[in-house]
Amino acid sequence: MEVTKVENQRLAIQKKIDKVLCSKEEIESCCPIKDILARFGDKWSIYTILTLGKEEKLRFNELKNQINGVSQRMLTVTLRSLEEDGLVSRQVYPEIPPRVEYSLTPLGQGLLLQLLQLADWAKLNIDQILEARERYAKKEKQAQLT
Amino acid sequence: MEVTKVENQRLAIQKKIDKVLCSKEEIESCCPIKDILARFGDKWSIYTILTLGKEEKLRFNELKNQINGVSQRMLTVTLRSLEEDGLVSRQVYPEIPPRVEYSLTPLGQGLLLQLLQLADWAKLNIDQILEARERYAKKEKQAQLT
DNA sequence: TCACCTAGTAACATGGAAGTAACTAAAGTT
DNA sequence: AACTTTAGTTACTTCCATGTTACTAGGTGA
Repeated sequence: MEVTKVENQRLAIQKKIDKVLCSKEEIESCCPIKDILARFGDKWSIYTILTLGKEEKLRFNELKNQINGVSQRMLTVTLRSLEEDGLVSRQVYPEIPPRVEYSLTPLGQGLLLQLLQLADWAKLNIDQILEARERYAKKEKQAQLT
Repeated sequence: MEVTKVENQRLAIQKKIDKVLCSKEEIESCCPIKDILARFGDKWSIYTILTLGKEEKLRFNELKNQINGVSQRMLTVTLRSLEEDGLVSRQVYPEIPPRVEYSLTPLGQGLLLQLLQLADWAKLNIDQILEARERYAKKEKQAQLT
């Protein structure tokens, strides 16, 4: 009984993977998971989403000051691509000096929740990963000595 | 009552974000979420994990054939970095010709589950994102006409 | 008159990821 | 003697994300 339960779980996972893994033609173009993950492959998108998640509304320079180390250009580029995907909204007030407010859209907030779930897993398991890296480094050293 | 509920939820999220966002010194070195996400920033890691998730054990060339478009070099590089992080295990059988079997470690299987959750969200929301992109492209076009 | 403010853009430099192609070991097959 | 197989490695090139610097408009305050 227990065995079939585990086996069923395994089959369910395989089914899910099949749905996620796209056909050979789609692999470059539309695979949703790949597309979503590409959002975080870059250096600043996560920080931007997390920072906006904390504060509801932020102006350009407020964001820039809260995201440590980001340059003007990279923040602009990051915000544009997030806006393009409908994750961040951009409100321009045509005053002088100009004022622009950025905030997460509902879609962006949904993604934020997913990110936080992943972050929970990451925090729980980061130690195991760091240990694995150390073990690997040691093995490498030994292999080089031969 | 409803208002305070929503407000509490918001505070809980802010707390979580604070924990995820590292201090200024840590931002480059140890931020776990950044570290985990860096695993998928590259082109082939997800496909490798998903493919291994489907099949339990696979040899180098079996993997290469199932992951459409990957070169020998990139598969090697990807597998090494996944092995380094303890997500994939590598079993060498010293025969001739050599045989090497790759499989997910328990850690890697845990990550796979997280990935599949994210994939579910991605599938639910990919249409909204694609719509947003179209809207953005239209806006861009109009702006260029002026 | 001059510097300063915001929210950027333009031009250019750079490093690392990705890709390509050739090469390897060691034994078995023809 | 030459060819095949497996699981890579080495050397080289290409490309893109990232980063740096300078520049902009249009008004404000000294």
